[in-house]
Amino acid sequence: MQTQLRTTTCGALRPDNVGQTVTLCGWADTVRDHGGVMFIDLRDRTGLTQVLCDPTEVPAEIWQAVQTVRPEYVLQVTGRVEARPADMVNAKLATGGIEVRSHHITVLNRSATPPFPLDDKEAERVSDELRMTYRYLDLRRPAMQRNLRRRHAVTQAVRAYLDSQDFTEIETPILTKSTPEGARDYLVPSRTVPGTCFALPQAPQQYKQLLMVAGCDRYYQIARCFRDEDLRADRQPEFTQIDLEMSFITPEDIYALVDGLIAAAFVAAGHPAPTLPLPRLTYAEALDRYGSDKPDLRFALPLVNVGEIFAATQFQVFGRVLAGGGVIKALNGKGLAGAPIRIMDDWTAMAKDAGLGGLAYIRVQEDGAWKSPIVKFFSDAEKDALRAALDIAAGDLILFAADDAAVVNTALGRLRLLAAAQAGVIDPAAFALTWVTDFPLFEADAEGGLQAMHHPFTAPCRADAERLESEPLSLRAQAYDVVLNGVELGGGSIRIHEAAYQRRLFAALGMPAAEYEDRFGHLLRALEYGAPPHGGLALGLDRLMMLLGGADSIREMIAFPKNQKAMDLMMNAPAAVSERQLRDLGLRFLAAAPSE
RNA sequence: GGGGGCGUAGCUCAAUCGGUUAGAGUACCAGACUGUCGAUCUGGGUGUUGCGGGUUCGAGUCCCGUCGCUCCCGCCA
Repeated sequence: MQTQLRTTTCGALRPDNVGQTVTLCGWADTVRDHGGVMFIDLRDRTGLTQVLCDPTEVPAEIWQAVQTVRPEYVLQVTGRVEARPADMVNAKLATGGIEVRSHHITVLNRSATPPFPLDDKEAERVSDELRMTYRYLDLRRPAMQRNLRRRHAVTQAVRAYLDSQDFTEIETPILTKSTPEGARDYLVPSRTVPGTCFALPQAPQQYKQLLMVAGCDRYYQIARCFRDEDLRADRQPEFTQIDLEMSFITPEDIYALVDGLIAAAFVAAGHPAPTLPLPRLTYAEALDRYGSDKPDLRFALPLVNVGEIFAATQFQVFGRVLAGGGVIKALNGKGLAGAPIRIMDDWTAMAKDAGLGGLAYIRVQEDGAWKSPIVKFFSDAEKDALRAALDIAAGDLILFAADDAAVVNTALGRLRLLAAAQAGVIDPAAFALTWVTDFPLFEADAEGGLQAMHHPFTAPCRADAERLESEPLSLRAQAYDVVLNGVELGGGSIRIHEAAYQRRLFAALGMPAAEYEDRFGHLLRALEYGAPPHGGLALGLDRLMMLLGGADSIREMIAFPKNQKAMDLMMNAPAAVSERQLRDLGLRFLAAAPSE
C-alpha cells in the first residue's frame, strides 16, 4: 500500500527490515511520554508499529510538536527500522521485534478527544447508540476493521465460486413496484408521475425469475433488500442477500451448489469447511423433533412425543388434550432438576405466552425420586414408559406440554433453547448447518384464509400439485431453508414456470383475477413466453457474517447500521425535507416531524 | 401494538433503610520522568443523577407521567 505519503504500513515491518529508512502514516494509538524519550504506537488498519522519538535526534520544533500529540492524531513518521533489544521485544505485536527510530514526524491532523475509548475491549461495553453516532470512530477499531475485511473476503469468495459455476452477476432495480402481500414496503414517491410511488425491493424475486425467462440461465447478485418491519438483533430494514437463480434444475441442484457456496464462505472467513453434503431435515421432522423450522442442532435435546404413553391416562389435563386431537410432548433437561424457581417461573411465563395453559414438569432428585405436582396421576406403567422414552436419570428436569401440535411445538421449541442455554450444552465455537426441506406451500392466515408460506411463486411438490383447490393446506412446496445454529440463513424454492398454474395459485390464495392480472400481469405474461423450469435461493449475508464472526448482532457486520427505530444516528436519517421537495412530489404530511 | 432490562462525570460503573459536601476506575487538564508498550509518579472533579411533576423536614433512591436506548413477542411473502 505504498503511496506518495508512505513507503509501508504499520503492520508490515519485521526484523528483516532492520536498517531500512521508512515512512509510515497512521493514527497515534497510545503515547508514552518519558520526558526524555517518547514512544508512539502508530496504528493503521494493518497493525501497530512502535515509533521512538528522541529529542537528541529530531529538530527542536519537531520535538515540540510531538509533545502535543494525543491519541487519534494523524501522523507521518520517517525513521530507521531498528531491532529491539532482546528483553524489549513485544511478543504481543506482530511488529514487536522492531521499532522505528524517527528523525522526522509530521502531524497530518489533530483529533478531538474521542467520545469513547477506541479500544476493542472497552468499546464492546459502550452503548450501541454512542458507537453508531460516531460510527467512523467505532470502525477504526481493529475488531471492526476485521469484520469489514472478513465480509469483503467472503463476498469475494462467493463471487469467485459462483463465477466458477458459470453464474452471471446482474444488477436489478432499486426503484421498483410494491408487492403488498409480503413485508411492509419502503415507498419512494414519483415526481414525474404524480400520485404514484416506487417501492424499494424486499428481494429481487420477480426480476430474477424474469432473468430466467430471458435465458440468463444462472444469475446472482449481492443484493440490497428493504423491509419496513420492526427490527431485531438479526434484522435491519436494509440488508444484503446473496441472491441466485438457476434454470433447468431440481432442488438437488440447489443443494449441491449452495453446499459448495457455504463451504467457500466458511473457508474465506477462516473456518474449516463444513462436512458436505450438509444434512437435511424435512419441515415436518424439524417441527416434530425440535419444535422449530430453524432448529439449533449444536445440541440434541429432542422433543419426545409421549402421547401414546398417556393414551389411557387418569390425568384429566392430558386426557382432554388427547381426546381433542392434541399432542403431548416432553423434553428432558439433563441435569436441570435444580433449576431455580425464578427460572421455572420465567419458563412458565414463556410457555403461557406461547399459548400453553401451564408448564408441567418433573424434577428428578438425586435419590431418583420424582418431585412433581402431576406425577401422582401417573400409573407405574406410564412412569416406566416415560423413563424409557426420555432416558430419565437422577438430576433431570422433564418438561411437558399438552395442547394443539402447533402450540406444543412453539412452546417446547423455545423451552428447548432456554434449557440448552441453562444447561450450558451449547458449544459457542460449533457450527451446525442443516437444510430444512419440504415446507408447506400454504399456511392459514389470521382471518382463516390461505397465505403462501414462502412466496406465491413457489411450486408445490409434483405429487401434490393437483390438490391445490381441494386440500391446499396439504400441499408440500419445493421450498427449502438453510439453517445455521438455529438462525435462518436463507431459503428458496423451485418456482412455478407455467402461467396457468400460477393463475390457479393466485386464485387459490383468494385473489380475484382482476387483482392478480393487475399486480402480477408482467410475470404471468412472461411465463407465457417459454419460461424454463427454474428456482433459486437467497442467503442473508449479514447473518452469515454474524454467525461466522461469533457476533450477537448483524449490526457488527454492517458498516453503517440503523438503530432499533430504523434511524441512522450518524447521518441523522430519516429527516424532515423542505416544503419545496414535498411540493415537487405533490405530498403533504399528516404528521409533523419531531422537533429537536 | 405488548412485555422485560437500562438511563448517575467524556466512557464504564458504585452510592446500604429515603439522610449530611453524589464517589471509583478510566479518559481529560497541568507538572515530573531516557526503554515504555494498558508506561509510571504528583496534583486537579470537569455532574441539569434523561426530562417534568408529586410525596417528604430531606429524593439518585419512593410515586405518577414522559423521553431515549436495548432485548424479546407480535410483525418480517
